[in-house]
Amino acid sequence: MRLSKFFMPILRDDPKEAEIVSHKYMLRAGMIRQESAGIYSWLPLGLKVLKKIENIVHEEQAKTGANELLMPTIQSADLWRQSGRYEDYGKEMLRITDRHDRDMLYGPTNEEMITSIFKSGVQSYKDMPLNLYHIQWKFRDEVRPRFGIMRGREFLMKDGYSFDMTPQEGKHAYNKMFVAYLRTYARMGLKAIPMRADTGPIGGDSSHEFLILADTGESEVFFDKAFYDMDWSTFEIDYDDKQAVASVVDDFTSKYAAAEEIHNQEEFDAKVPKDRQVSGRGIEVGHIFFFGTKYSKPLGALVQDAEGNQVPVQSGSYGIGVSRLVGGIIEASHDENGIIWPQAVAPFDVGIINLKSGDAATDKQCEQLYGDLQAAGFDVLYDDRDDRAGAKFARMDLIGLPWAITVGPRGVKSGMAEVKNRKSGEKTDVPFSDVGKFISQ
RNA sequence: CGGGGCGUAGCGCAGCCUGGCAGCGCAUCUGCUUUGGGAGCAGAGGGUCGCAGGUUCGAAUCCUGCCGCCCCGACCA
Repeated sequence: MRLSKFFMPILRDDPKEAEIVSHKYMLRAGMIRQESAGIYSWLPLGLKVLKKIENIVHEEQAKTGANELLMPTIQSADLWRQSGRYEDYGKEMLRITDRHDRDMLYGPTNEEMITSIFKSGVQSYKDMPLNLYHIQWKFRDEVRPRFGIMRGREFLMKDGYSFDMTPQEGKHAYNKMFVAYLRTYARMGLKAIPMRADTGPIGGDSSHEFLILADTGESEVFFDKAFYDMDWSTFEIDYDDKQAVASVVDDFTSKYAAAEEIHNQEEFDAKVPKDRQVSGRGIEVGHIFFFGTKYSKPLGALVQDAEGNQVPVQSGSYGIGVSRLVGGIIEASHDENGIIWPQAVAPFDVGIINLKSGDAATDKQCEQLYGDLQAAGFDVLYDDRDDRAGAKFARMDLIGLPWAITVGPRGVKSGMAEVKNRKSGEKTDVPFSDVGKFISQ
């Protein structure tokens, strides 16, 4: 993409409403635009990141055998009246009336609908187990939306639901998601620590929240330093191997980690030596629950087992805050000059800075490099605008692409591009023909 | 929901108290000079001063009502 043709409205000053770094940088880099309290438009740069995150979620879900579907944002109130939650949900639910005076709502979650879909499609144990998920916009009419997309009213969420015949199988489904979530976050360059969570009003047997550490996190967290030394990204796993999956879960859950609501200092002291106790602030980017039959019984989600009995299914639900992750990643990875995108979620792989647009030799060299890198499979943002060097460097740092390649008359003469690693800040002179190879390493 | 604050050009703000041509910086456009970390000079464009009503010869400014937004707290994925 040529910057001259890319809609990326950069702001030089911090918008006054932005308090935390991710909100500031997202507005300044032209990733989002606020439309209303807690409601945002996603501009091209922001949307590219959002899509990258979605893709990683899809890929990791696919490995577990989960099925993607797509449910509507608007739901009928009838469905919610049946579960009794229409009244219970309160003012957080946005209620709408259609032209026929029917009560509708903008879905804050999809348990009712997915259960209805499940019931209409599955009657036998032969169709089990099943995991259905989608990535869809949700609306919860928060009392006080804030921090940009971190606590918006409209937000993009992956929500998945598992259905199994026995508690053991249900627990395995839960464990699979536990591991899949670890892998999903790890691919985004995040260490999302699974913390035992309060099941709260939802109830159920088992629940974990995944929190990434950042000073601006909304909750205080306490955990064992040992998490820092764990293997977060490399484990390959056979999801059908119940033992292997369970042992990864055990490995993580055996170490102390809790958010403040559930934190118990006595237990913390008993399980973790003082010098390994760590506390900090965290951002919740995922939450998983295993319910057993808590919902399937009242909702009548029954299937026939091999003996012909109607039995309630074992269910669980699994959520990832997809849009929140965009902000969460920025909170976890930035410096005073801007965002530092982890490779896997960067809006572009690499940026080319033409230091002297209009200079025939420099333009030609940039065009050549731009074409070569694209041919090599890189998604390239080519800054071909006629701005001063300083402005271009500042802009490239702000949007935080992993690599920035500077091409100027000096380099054209010597045959070298200056390749800068955004994260380390390290600059290396590389012959133009070797740039692709260099940044692949 | 309680408390505090703010709505004036794309962004950041001044002007309001004490009514009298709607301004400044950045950004944008044109020209010239520049060009390896947010250039200089000269010029230009861009506004229902959040909305509605009132007071007044005259309202961004005073009064009333409404709307929107932000921050702190409580609450919450």
